[in-house]
Amino acid sequence: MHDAICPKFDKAMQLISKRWTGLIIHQLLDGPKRFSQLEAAMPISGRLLSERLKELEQEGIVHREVYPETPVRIEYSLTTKGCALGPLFKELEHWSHEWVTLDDADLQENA
Amino acid sequence: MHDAICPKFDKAMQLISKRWTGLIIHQLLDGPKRFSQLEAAMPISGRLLSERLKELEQEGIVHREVYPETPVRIEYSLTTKGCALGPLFKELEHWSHEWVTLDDADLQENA
DNA sequence: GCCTATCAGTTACTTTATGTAAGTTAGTTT
DNA sequence: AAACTAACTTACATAAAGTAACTGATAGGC
Repeated sequence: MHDAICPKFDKAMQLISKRWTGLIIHQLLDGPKRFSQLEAAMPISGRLLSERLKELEQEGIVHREVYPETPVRIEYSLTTKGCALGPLFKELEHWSHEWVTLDDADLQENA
Repeated sequence: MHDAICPKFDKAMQLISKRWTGLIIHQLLDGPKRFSQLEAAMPISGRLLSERLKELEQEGIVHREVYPETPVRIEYSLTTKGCALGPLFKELEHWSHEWVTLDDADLQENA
């Protein structure tokens, strides 16, 4: 009844419409980042960042590399599949600059 | 500390990364639709469909038109701002066809 | 008048996801 | 051995989403 939708598109939508995944990928499009850098770059908690990174790793979008230095360094980067999302985020950036208007409530959040 | 992100982009991200909004807009890119058509087109409940449509109307993305026929007909369509999201969804479609692979779990959902 | 049907929702209630804060592990420095 | 660091975990509270039954306006049939 309600599944004339392409399952691949549907899965892609579920992926990016999950809270934080979009912002995490957007951050990583800028280059590899460590856990603490991602945590500092947006108001996400360690718990969810950890959860999302695992999910994205499972989906083959994010790569996790362990450098056994001291203290240990772990870098997260985008795979080819992840990088392929670049144009999508460029589009979102473009749309947001052209159409999004900020109201009082939005400005409060960044106070 | 964690808000070097453009607030407009941030708001756009919040919008499309809210559950169902993406699919609703994608449906409406196809042309105006009634409440019951949207409800039938995806596995969303009336409660959330109603909530999301109100939010999207407030954001100026969706337009609600009442036709006082009998029984009443109400059509939801995209505004110019909403239509401007077309290319973004084209990108997502493109990426999903190129990169998304379906595993057992995904196939179960459509059973 | 009364019962039934349609469309577009709404209400009440349950389950799942997210937010918050404190704790853990492994190695290092003091 | 106490304290510090990075990268997580765990436990618990709150918010969002899911489910199903119900409402209101209007019309048609009996």
